[in-house]
Amino acid sequence: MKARKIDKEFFLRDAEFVARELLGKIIVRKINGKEFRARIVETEAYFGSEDPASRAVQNGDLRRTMLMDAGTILVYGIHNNWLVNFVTNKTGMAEAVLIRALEPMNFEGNTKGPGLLTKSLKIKKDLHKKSVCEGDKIWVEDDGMNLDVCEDFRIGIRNDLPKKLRFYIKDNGWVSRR
DNA sequence: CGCCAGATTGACT
DNA sequence: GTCAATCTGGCGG
Repeated sequence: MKARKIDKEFFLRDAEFVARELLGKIIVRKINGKEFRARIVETEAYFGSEDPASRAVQNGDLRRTMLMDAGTILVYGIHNNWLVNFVTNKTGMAEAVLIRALEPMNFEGNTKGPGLLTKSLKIKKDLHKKSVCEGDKIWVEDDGMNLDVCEDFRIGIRNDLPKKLRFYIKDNGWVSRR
């Protein structure tokens, strides 16, 4: 199956669904004309005001970004690391999916962790509020790969919801454990 | 304004 | 095991 670019429709569903569906998809990051591809192996879903771990409970730029259109890239700086999220669901829903780990396909790099993959793919604040459905700096492809999905509680959250919102690919060595 | 916490990581005791 | 690095936003003075 030929890989095709994922459009905005894909991100228009709720965060939990998108987080699960993103597993096995491919992130493409273009730097100086070169395309770096990596398969998504671990994600987490974040909701709006009812999710105490979400940055949407705050009232600043991060919340405003989560309220933007599906497919908007949210780059969140924490503890000297940049974390990437993709905004999901309808405009104004404040939902997002965190990308936690990737498996490099055509390059060498450590992408085993949310702060590491941004470093490897040079994802920084300049991609903040850009869209993953428009532009040629970064996008997501689907090549039809279907893999076993596992679920668990989110990592590093103090006040987690009583719901398993972390998704990862079974038996994949690039998944960040703990 | 200062201080604290957090969806992290790496270096060091 | 502990600690600190950088950014954003909440809260107290």
